[in-house]
Amino acid sequence: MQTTSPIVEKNKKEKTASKRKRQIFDAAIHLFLEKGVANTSMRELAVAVNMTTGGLYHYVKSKEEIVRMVTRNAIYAHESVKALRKSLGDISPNEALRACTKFWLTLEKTAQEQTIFLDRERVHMGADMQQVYSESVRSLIHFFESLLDDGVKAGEFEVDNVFLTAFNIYMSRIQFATKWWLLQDLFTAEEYATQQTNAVMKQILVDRNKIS
Amino acid sequence: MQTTSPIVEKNKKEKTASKRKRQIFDAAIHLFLEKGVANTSMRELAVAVNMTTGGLYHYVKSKEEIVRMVTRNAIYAHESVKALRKSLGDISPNEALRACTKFWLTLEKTAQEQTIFLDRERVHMGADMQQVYSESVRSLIHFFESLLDDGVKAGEFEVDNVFLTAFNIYMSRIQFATKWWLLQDLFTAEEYATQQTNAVMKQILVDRNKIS
DNA sequence: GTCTATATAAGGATAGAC
DNA sequence: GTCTATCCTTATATAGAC
Repeated sequence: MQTTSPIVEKNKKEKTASKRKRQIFDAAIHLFLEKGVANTSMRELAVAVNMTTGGLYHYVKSKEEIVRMVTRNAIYAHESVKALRKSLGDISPNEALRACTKFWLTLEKTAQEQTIFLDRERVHMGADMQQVYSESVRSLIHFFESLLDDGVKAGEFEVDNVFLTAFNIYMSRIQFATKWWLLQDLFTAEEYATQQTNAVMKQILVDRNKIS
Repeated sequence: MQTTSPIVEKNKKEKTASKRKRQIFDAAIHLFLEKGVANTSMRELAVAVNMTTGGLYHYVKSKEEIVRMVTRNAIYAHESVKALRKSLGDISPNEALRACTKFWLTLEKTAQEQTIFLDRERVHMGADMQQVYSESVRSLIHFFESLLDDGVKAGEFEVDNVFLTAFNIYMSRIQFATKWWLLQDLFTAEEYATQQTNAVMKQILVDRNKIS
């Protein structure tokens, strides 16, 4: 006769527990996006995951904790762009910038929703999270600046204002996420990314034949 | 002996009443911006104008009414750009686009705050106001499209994607307003407007010598 | 026209049964 | 681990005194 060991038991519970937490997390992002953080109640969130508030509080400490979770997670999108650059290794500044810009502009839908969340709900974050968020934004813009600098040094780019150009690349994505309601009838995410990327490259490339 | 006529009396009251309402309106914009609509209570708003909630409700019917007032007012900023174009009369497409872009990018601070409000608090508007807002945005973008078209026809501009360029002009301002916390140490509003305007013109002008 | 007091509703969070 | 019941706080909005 076989009995399940206590450790396996514990792991099992932890697995379903983290599954539940994940479920709550996903539902929270969805509701926060649709109605805003302040307009989403814990009761609603509980209903969305087929629980009652009492049950919900078994998994999360407070509403604020959820906001923190979502915020932290959203910031990973920023890091993934830098990770891509590293994985690409030794390529030309032209190709590097194009690849990273395109990647940043086509991050999948979940990440897109998180971008909106960050951008819009800054006012509902605690002071500490606002700080973390700001740093993350600055860091990503700085990353694009360095890509631009590389190209300038290599003689491939000609850029009037490096910061502003980097800022605009960063913002192209935010624009798409926050103005989705306006753009969805006109572009797919893919088309938007392609065209904005081209617009950027056209602005800075010394040799315009390299656009393709 | 002179007595004030009833009509003068009435006008006087209406004047102070509308002054009060204006005061409430200004305070509301300020608070909504800083803390978001949902996080701003009528009590707070009352305190901000040195009243109690009871007094406040003498002037406004509901919180929703205030949001509607602010929304409607914010939309005037869009109209003022079109009005400028008309007032300029018969000038070259190049000059017209430059003037309107610059104007749109430098609208004074109050209008700037209202832009943030609209962009961020869309989720707190009623369905009807969301509709009005969307229309107004589309209309302004369309206005920039027509300016671009004029230039293309006149052979002054060369534009790959007219809508996207118009959209980016529109968004340059929203960017500045919503990312003010990021940009304020780097640009004055004036500098930002100048540089973004130049970036746009550089992208589309056939004859680049016409930039400055 | 402004205040105090209060009705009424909703939200976050907890205690304790099962 | 989930539910019911409930506490406490805060919010919108109104009634009526002054």
